[in-house]
Amino acid sequence: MRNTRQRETVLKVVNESCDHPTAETIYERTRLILPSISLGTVYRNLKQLSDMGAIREIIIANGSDRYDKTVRLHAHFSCRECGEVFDIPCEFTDNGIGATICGNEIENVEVLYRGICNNCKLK
Amino acid sequence: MRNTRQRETVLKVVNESCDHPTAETIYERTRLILPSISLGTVYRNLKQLSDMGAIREIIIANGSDRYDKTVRLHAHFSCRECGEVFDIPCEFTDNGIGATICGNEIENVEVLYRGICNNCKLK
DNA sequence: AAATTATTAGGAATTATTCCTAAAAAGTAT
DNA sequence: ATACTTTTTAGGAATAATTCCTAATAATTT
Repeated sequence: MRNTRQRETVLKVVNESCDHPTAETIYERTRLILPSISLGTVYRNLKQLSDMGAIREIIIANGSDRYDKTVRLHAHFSCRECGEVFDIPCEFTDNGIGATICGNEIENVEVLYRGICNNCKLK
Repeated sequence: MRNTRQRETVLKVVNESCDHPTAETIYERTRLILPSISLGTVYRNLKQLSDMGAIREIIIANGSDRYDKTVRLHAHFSCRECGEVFDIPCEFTDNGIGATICGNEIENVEVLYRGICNNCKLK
């Protein structure tokens, strides 16, 4: 894994994002710093950074994957109205990694709540 | 929602599946009974049946969505080696529907374990 | 049975993502 | 630093899963 400007910038962008941006959004934000970066490079680096545990990939469906600077396991809430994704504190995921469930070896736990977020409910 | 042969057959196929088939697999199984059904119809009916709560859609990513006859909330385990999806009993999801978390109204909870399944570990 | 409305088959379109290739950049050895 | 090797990149093509479109058909209501 080499230390390219592109990879550093993608990581920086994710680390400085306070939301859960999609690859496309990360691409836009990265282009502000590195205008010639390509979308393919963003995808490739997001995958590499996820694989090495530097960032976290969140799979939501009904749209694109999201990325999260917070690697520590925690739950997410996805609003079916606005599509926004929020962090949710969750003790459930804190243990279990490395353990076995029904004979299967756990490497990761994803907890996703779906529903209507507070903002959309008030509207 | 009308009572078509296609919708009934898709539902029957899901209900008689003991695995977690993809839309494509459900399409193949349904064609054994209704050879002229189209893939689009299978997708449309799977979505309608999920929306009305007759079946459950499981979002895994790295591939296609899966469908599950078991509507009651439970966790799933997805093997990164063989791609297989297994049911996992889980008390975590049993309550919470209708409740509010950080102001957001929960309609659904998905718990997905990822890792290596027992079969693949032994190989 | 006729009229109305929903659903279908089939294929085109869309979306998100991955793959491909020659050129450029990064790291290593001289 | 310079030459060499390997990795990464930009840009665009390809792929995969799913949704959308339309005229024809089937289901339901009158």
